[in-house]
Amino acid sequence: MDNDTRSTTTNKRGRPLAFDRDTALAQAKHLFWELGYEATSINDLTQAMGISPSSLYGAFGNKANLFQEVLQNYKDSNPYSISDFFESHSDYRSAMAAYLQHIAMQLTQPDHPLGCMVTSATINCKPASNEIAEQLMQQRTQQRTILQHKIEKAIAAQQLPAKTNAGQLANTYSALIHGMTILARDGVTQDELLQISATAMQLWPQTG
Amino acid sequence: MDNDTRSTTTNKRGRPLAFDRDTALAQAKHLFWELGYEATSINDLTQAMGISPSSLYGAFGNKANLFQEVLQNYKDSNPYSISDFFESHSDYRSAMAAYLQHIAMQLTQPDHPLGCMVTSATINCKPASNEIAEQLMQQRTQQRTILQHKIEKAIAAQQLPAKTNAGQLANTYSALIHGMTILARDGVTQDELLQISATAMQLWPQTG
DNA sequence: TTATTTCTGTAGTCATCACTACAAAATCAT
DNA sequence: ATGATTTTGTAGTGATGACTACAGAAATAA
Repeated sequence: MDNDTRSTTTNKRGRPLAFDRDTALAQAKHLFWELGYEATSINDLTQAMGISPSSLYGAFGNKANLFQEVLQNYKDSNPYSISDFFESHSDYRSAMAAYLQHIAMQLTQPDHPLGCMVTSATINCKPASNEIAEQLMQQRTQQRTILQHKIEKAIAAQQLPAKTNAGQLANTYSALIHGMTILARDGVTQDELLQISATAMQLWPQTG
Repeated sequence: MDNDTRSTTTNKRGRPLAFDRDTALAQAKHLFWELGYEATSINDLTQAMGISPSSLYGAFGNKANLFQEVLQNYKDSNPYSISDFFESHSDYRSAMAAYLQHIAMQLTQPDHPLGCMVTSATINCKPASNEIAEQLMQQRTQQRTILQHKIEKAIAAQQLPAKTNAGQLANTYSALIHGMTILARDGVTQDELLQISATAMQLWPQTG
């Protein structure tokens, strides 16, 4: 077997890193989240991370690669996914309500930038960054598909009318969720977003 | 009275413009709409408009000013506003439905970029462009307020229950509309957006 | 100690950014 | 014609973009 993988914590050869990698990554995430991928410059990043360009490139490769790590960290650090809610609630309706509530909370947490980074980080970018923009687009599409699957399961469990159009309903909730990111960034408060989440449950079809 | 205003069409002194100003503006609008404010470079613009930098600056001042003209043109060239729908429909419910339908159509018209420029042009930008970003934010806030006023009028006309929370409902529809811009840019089709518009009418409270 | 490995700081690379100086060209007024 | 006015093309400006070369510093391994 190849022994090429770098040990994550106990590599002792050579000069040690003069900064905490996770802390630096968190600071990079904060910037990318707030300004987006292209509007965040290497200079901004080195300032915020408190390291020099050579350290940044030594530790993270390049800007695109740093963003990949930030994105992974972003997804990992979000404690709840759609599936978590649909697994921890007995009925699908309350799972959806809890999920929407959770999103309203998350989009307006005071300890990080407003809105969802996956939704907002690559809205405006040049063709040169198309790869990253498409990656985030696929993330959004995937989330939409997952939501659709949950709705399909709710139909199968007879918790939604058989005639319910799962794709249509998933698209509508997805639009609402993406729009909440815009509103959060525009300064709409957490309470108001929670109201939107509550209102959105009017979209959930009645059974019988 | 000062005679300082430039005559729009019949100014004959000096060398005439070698390009059609409106056509050039339309091409600039296309680019800003597609890429956003900062991701669109002067070089991109001169290429698309078919003019040299000196011509661009001579005719439009600077990038920020060109965007102002593009924004004004964008607003003017949209044939229907919220108010148009609420004035041309006898009942508020069908006005709202028609408005949402119109938006789904507009966001996916094949003759211009996808989505709404006001929503998407300044999502990612550096602090240096804060003025323009805030201007677009105010546009969005204003649209939200207008929608709220229409809903309040619907309540006053007893076409919505008296207990209806106008702000909450306007926020919910606004989120949905902004989210539709994201979905449109992600490749969701016009038919699917129209389905979302139809589904969204489930949010309109029943009277009585 | 000496060699090896890895990181850091400085100072640079070249490309692109918004923008401009300037002279020639094209029109009108006289 | 001549001059006044405005636009045009060319060729720049300085600032900033992502990124790197390289020498020295800091650790381990022998």
